[in-house]
Amino acid sequence: MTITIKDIARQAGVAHTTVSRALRGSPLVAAETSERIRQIAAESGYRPSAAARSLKTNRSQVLGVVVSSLDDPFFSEILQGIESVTQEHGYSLFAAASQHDPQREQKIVQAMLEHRADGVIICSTPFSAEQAHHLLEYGRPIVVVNNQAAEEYRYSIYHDDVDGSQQVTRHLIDLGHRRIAYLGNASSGRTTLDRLAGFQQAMQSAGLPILDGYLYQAAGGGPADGLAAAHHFSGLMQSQAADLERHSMLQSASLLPPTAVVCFNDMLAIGLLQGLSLAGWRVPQDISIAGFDNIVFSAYTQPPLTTFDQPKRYIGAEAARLILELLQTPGGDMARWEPKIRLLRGRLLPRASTASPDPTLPSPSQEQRWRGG
Amino acid sequence: MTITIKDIARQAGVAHTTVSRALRGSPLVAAETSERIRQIAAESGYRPSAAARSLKTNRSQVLGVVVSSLDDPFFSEILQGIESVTQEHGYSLFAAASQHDPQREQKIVQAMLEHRADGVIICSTPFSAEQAHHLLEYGRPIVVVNNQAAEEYRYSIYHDDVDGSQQVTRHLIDLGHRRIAYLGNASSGRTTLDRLAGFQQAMQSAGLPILDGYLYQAAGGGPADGLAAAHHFSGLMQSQAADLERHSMLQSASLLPPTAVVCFNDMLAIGLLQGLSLAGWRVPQDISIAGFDNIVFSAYTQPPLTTFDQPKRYIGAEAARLILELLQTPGGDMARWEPKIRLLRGRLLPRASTASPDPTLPSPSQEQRWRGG
DNA sequence: ATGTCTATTGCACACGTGTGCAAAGAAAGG
DNA sequence: CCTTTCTTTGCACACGTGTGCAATAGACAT
Repeated sequence: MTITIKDIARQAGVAHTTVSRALRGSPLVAAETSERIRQIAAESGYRPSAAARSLKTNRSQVLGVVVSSLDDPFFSEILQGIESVTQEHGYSLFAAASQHDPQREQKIVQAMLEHRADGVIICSTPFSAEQAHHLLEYGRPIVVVNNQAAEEYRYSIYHDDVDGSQQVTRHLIDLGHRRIAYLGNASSGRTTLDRLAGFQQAMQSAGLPILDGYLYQAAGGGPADGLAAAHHFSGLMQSQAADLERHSMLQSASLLPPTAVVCFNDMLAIGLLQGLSLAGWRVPQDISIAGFDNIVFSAYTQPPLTTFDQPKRYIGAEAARLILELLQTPGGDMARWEPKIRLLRGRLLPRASTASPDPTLPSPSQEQRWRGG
Repeated sequence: MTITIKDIARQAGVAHTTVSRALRGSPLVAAETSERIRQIAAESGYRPSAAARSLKTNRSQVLGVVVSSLDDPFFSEILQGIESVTQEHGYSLFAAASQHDPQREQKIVQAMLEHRADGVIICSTPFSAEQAHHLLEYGRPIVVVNNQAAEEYRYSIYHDDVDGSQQVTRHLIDLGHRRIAYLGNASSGRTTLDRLAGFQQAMQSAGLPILDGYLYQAAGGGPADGLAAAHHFSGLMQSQAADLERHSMLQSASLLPPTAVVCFNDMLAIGLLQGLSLAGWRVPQDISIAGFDNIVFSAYTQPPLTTFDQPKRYIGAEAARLILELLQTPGGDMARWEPKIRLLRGRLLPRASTASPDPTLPSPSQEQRWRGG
């Protein structure tokens, strides 16, 4: 049925071992013989069995990628970056989505171990340490991308989210905003913390307080979550606007609506933008909104979204290159390889969703009267 | 190093073949023995070698998926649908992006053949018949999703794009539109043709002409292509508006701007929406825009996009189920299996980007004076 | 001619798993 | 007690490939 090197050997009148050598390009076989064998192999449509080779060489030429969801526009772009590099180097890609489900995670790791993937790239933000341990125990190198616990892994590529989040926040501050809120995503592990930290640090170093209710954590990181969060901010703005009106007669302003919102990512920002627009708020006139990641669609909202351009494809490509490099190093004890952590930085991408706050709104000089968060 | 059934056999005091049987759940082994073996296997963290098993059984438990791009929001959702089903059934997924590049396609097919993927799902719209032939020749069943030449393949899942496109067009006609343009995507094979055909049929059966310049094919199917196409339609509208003004004094209107545009997909529509908005046109007051696919972000544009909801995840899941079903059937001659083509239908999703045309625009009674396309 | 070296090839075995067949033991039936 | 049948286990071999080692033959020097 399927033809093997033995078939070719028979046809060429040599031993199958000579065929094996010829096709692998070994110098141990005469040029003439080699040529003849290659000829026959090509004509017969011979396809070497990866299984047999893998069994013998302990190399599967397969890399695993774990991602939380395959249809996440952020991860899928990273995935594409990984794929383009691995394909170029003759490795195949094993893609699996954990869906934030420990049981699926477990099955994925099991499958990758059984297939003896040469290495695994983990993009899934929350990934159980236990499963990772299983992989390492089996000698499979792991490269982690933007993970919650980059320090726990020896090899990782990650984006400096703290810096990025700071830049975004500072951008708003530079525009003149003083009352800036933050819309987070509770379920993204390390990234959750880093971006929030960046926001808080930028606010603090500018001497700005984070007011009550200005920190809101959505349950997920999709546009629907952003839309839902709009209710929170919208309510906040309305009640505070009402408060403001009431109190303005008393020359006091203990509650004020935010003039800008920094979002955990673009998808949340897009949902929020939609929600606030529906509620009648104008962006950026009434409120500025900034996202993070620069997913493709962030450029096509109305108004286009100010965001932080994370080099997603490049991050994926770097992760792939790193793991390929690890596979080059002459085996030995994996634990003795030196750790390698690569920190990448993106750039701020100011677009039309952020602008200076309306000067007719309460002036910054009143700041000290607001309640701190 | 890595532990095998022989190690377990030694520890259990049996032959490795008994271990093999026990772990595979063969009834040929005593319950007690079986239990003991499973115990040891679990404790020792034994992972069966997929390579060895594949070699022996001719089953790799691997399915291949070819897609044109992994970060396409449409395909990645289908991919997620596929993955969720295959994972549930213990199959692993080999994902690869062809990028419309024949050479990559060739490498992908090569890799999948070498890994002896049990079956392949092709979502990449343009896929070389030659490569497909290689797969079939090797006995690998192929299931095709929304492909250009569904009839050429024995197994396919596809969406009734003709019907969908008709529905979208009719929706606009029902709203009162008479001058409707079409923004296509030249590079999507079968889908390109079907959606255009649906548009044309709906127009024809309503007795409406397709005017000169109203059919525009973009080079690709991304938002950037839609944005670029906006120049075309915007120019069309301006020049025609100018023409209209000139001619209105003569009570004639040989050239009129479209009041609606049907787009090949949501991404083009989103780009077009952006472009026309930038050019100062209001949607849907000045012009209605409809997309196709119902990608996540189509709900978050301003205004939200009227589109056709294609059940992407379901399509992917069905494709996976179909190929798994094929793998169940007792081998034999693949050519004798009966073909199976599954046609799915989505539903129209009217949103705010389409509305009745402005009644102050030229009335439908003037239709017969327009130049036909 | 003999010995040495090199180039080329084949043999034997291994990788980890699964299966047909025989063997051994136990149970059942006479 | 013997024969038959069933249950349980082991042996031998196969899947397709790669590699250490020996074998052969030719080239070259002595």
